[in-house]
Amino acid sequence: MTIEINFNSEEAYYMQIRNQVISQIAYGELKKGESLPSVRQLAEEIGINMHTVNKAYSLLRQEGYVKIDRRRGAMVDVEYRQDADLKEISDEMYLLVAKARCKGIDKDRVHKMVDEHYAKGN
Amino acid sequence: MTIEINFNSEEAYYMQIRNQVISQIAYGELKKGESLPSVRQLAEEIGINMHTVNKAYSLLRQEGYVKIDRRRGAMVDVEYRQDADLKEISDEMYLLVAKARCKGIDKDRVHKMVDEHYAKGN
DNA sequence: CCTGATGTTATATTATAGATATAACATCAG
DNA sequence: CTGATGTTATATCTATAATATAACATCAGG
Repeated sequence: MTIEINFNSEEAYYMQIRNQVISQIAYGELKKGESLPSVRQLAEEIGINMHTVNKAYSLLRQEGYVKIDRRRGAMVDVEYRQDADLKEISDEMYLLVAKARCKGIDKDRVHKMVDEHYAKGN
Repeated sequence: MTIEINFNSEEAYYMQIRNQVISQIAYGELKKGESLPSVRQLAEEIGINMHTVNKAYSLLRQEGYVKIDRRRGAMVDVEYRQDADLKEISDEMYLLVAKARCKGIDKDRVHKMVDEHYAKGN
């Protein structure tokens, strides 16, 4: 697994890790059942603190993307929560569509964006 | 204009204000050319500090949603930056689609979400 | 020419979150 | 027993969010 931290970004390191893991699961670079590096391993590899990686992994578990075993570490195991997941994504989409509407981006253009992202990988 | 702050939310006050203004512009509750309350007015109305409101307004200006006149205050005036706006929204959509794909939400379901949000107001 | 309301700037303080640094602990495969 | 795992606990440092005062430049309107 490859994680790259942008140290100049305003986005928190643990969020960058979390987002990249989600992206890699979605686009097939991380497969179901596959193990993530240990918190210590990944921390050293990217040159940050263990606790920061741990925070990312804990969040991923809490959000239902991985399962964590006390000694085998974290592995990809997406938990489906149809109602909660749909609501969360719809809520985020609400603001995104609001921005688009303000900026004069029409529905078809947004559909095209969605299609492009669905066309990738996997 | 009505702004409601959720004081228990983890989301910063100034971001709540910014998001609600964007939403209201998008869905027609705030019309082009319409004035926002002064920073002092709105701050007192919702019971927070002037500087917090000012931060929200400044961000909205920086992002191209309002124009600020030194003494008439802020008014809705959306600036279109086709390239930058499209890229920003597409980037956000990327992660949103990644989440959806992980959670088994298919493309049609996402399209439906978009349509629902486009169907509202205005 | 004043008055008052506007956004703006400056400084200081407090609280919280992000990140780091050590250290120790429980677990259990090998 | 050993070693690697995630976990928990402190402590420290920095940056951000929010508040609190105060002052400033601007200028419409009386």
